[in-house]
Amino acid sequence: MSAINESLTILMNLAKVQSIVSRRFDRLNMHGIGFTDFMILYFLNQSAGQSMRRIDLAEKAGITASGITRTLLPLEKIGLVGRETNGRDARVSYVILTEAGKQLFNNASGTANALATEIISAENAANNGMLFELLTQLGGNIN
Amino acid sequence: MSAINESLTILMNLAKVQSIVSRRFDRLNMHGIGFTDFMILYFLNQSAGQSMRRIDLAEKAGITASGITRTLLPLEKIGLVGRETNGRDARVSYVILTEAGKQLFNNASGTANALATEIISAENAANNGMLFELLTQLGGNIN
DNA sequence: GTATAATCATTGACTAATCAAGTATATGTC
DNA sequence: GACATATACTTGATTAGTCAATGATTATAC
Repeated sequence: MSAINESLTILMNLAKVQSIVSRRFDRLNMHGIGFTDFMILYFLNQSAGQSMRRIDLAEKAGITASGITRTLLPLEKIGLVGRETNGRDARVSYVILTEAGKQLFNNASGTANALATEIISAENAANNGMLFELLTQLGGNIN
Repeated sequence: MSAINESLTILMNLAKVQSIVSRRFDRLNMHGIGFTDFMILYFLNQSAGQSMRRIDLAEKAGITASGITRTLLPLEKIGLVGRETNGRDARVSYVILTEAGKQLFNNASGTANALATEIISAENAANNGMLFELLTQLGGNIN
């Protein structure tokens, strides 16, 4: 009884680490946006035409369809992202990265990189490569 | 510009994976409790005397002091944990695992183990060991 | 021993998400 | 071409936490 296997221990550690990390990021109050917001700007910036379907953004960030609606609302309000419809499919609405959003992302990424490096010490670069691989395996490639 | 380093990529992947994993666990509606609740019962069960200070529980789970207050409230209400004061230090209040809490934990751990194993395929046990090590390094030992 | 600082826990106000249900549109089947 | 099913997105109600402030107690410094 109460025999917790290694997989479950890993997932509990994952939960703990993520909780600590996201709190540290949100505490930065990185240019007024949170970590999830930052990820969204990142995905948009990476994408062709700086534009993605809302559902694809949600999938990439690991949140739900309703989650993306709720998350984008304030970003739209402050003008970091815009909205565009699809002529072929009226169900779809694209999210586009505005110039302001792009600029904020470029500024914020410096701060974010620095904190990430502080958290994941660069000492053990080999291990980091492995960690990256494993998380990618679990979550699908994020790039 | 927009040069995201490996550390930050790792943290974004971490966020995504954790989001997906916790949603899967919560969706189980594991005997009426969520994943954080499960972790708390686990820590209590592990501890000497099935009893811990609230602040230590919070630290171990990676949440804040107010978070533990809020999380424990419903668990107390349904009788999975109880409360005890410390004669020597009136600031402290201990959380104790009740018999009901112990029983529920024992039942839930089967379900949780199974899902964890499903998520983290046992195929690559060596990698899992590494992942465990790395997360432990990042979050402090969870055992 | 008194003042100051630190620790433990809680509360009010808030945010970031969830799910379940609903709306609108598109696609496949017959 | 009508009907059933699937997809994209939004909304209402709810939950799980956060932070900042506060209360209560204990420890430290002088």
